[in-house]
Amino acid sequence: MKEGPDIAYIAALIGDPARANMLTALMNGKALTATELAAEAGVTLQTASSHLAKLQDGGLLRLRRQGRHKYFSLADSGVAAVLESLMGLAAGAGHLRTRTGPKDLALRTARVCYNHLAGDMGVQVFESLMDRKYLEFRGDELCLSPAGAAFVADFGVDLDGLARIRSPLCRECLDWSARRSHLAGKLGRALLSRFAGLGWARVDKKTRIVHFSPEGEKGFRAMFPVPRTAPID
Amino acid sequence: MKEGPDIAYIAALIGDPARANMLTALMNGKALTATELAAEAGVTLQTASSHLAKLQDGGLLRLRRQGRHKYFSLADSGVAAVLESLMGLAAGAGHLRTRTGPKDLALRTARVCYNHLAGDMGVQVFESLMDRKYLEFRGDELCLSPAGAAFVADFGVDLDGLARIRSPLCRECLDWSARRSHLAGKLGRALLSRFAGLGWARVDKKTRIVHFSPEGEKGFRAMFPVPRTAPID
DNA sequence: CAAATGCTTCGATTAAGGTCGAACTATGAA
DNA sequence: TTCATAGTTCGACCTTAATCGAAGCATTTG
Repeated sequence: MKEGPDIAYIAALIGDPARANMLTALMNGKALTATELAAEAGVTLQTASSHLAKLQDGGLLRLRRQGRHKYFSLADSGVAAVLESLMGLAAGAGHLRTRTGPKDLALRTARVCYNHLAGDMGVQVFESLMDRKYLEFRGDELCLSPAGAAFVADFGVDLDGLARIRSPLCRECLDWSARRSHLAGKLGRALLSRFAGLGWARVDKKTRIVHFSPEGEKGFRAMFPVPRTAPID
Repeated sequence: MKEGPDIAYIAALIGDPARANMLTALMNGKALTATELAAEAGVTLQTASSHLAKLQDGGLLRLRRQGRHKYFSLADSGVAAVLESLMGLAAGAGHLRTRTGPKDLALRTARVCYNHLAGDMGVQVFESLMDRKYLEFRGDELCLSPAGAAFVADFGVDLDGLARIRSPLCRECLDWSARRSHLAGKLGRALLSRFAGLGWARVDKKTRIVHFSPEGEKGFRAMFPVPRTAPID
């Protein structure tokens, strides 16, 4: 019999409530210190220290030292993808930790997932781009078409700059609130930062909610219209 | 303070080595019995039973009862997606375990399941009858249509005799080699016995293999042609 | 009917690991 | 230097749950 596969090891790491809280807190893409993460998880500092060491050993966290601080962040977007899909499963099975509230609605509408836009508006970006054939699948890979490249360049995204970073340009990420995909990868990140740069939206780092201004919402609707016919799920 | 889905609960379910083994064994889409899953996980049957109950409570597994067997399969593609992304994270060694079902090709082709025909040829009977609307679902129940009754009567099955026995005439039975359904119930039993009566096939009681004669195979293909388009699973 | 098979429940044991108090190290500031 | 802050290590407690033997159901077979 094979030894316990690594999948159990990783899942067990996420499976502790305190660690799961820490990881969820890091889903906004920002790095947090050990003390901050201890507060997020609701445990003492020494307990948090032990958890963080385990998460780092498991390769789920990346560490940056700055003076006497230790800043932790998710190791990569793959970790974020796992967390996001886990949220989808848990939400679908009805395992919500708290009742739904107004904050929940805002989270469902627009939130930060790692470093890109998620929620209904994130899904809308993805589907709008897919509908116009700006994004397309080539085999398993999600690609930006020439027309799509022109579109995002015109929108103000520096594609040449992105090309220098060696990680996937476009990636699909499963949304836990809507059960559709939204756009992740370098392009997803660039689009969110462009929304911020245009003054369309600002990110509440605490709650992960993305607040759109009235003008921002208007511009967003113009640039990313919903497809006429809703795609079959 | 905490909002969002309870990912720790789901992750902890996957985080136990025995359960992770079971889930990975189900990744090929086939349904397995509790006993088979116990062997996959390397635990005793009673331990497996406890694990399976937990996985089912967590909404990760779907159950189909089949006589005294319980066939478990992944609840939906979302579960598979989580498992796959977890495997991606556990980057190291690509543990791709391909556990096959029946060891013998003959068993996979045609065998006795209780008292009716199973294996590829059993599936073929079922799908051929469904395709011609000889069998149809009314709600959850599988029924023989009037045209179907005429067909099987013409084939030499004594339907009046079957009507006297008080058990379902048609039943769906999950095939353990193909993941499709084949025909069980009184009609399934009657068809197999008709095959034997016609000299088309004989049953090896020891191995459960059903051996078709060349003429039998020819007649079988004529009576139960494969549907032109394979049904989507 | 009795025997066999597939699975569940009960109970006791045992191992793992999450938790925090207290003491310790390391960095930075006055 | 001394003090303060950030984080780690140690040790002890304690909850959780994984495990299997044995007995109990449920279904099918003969």
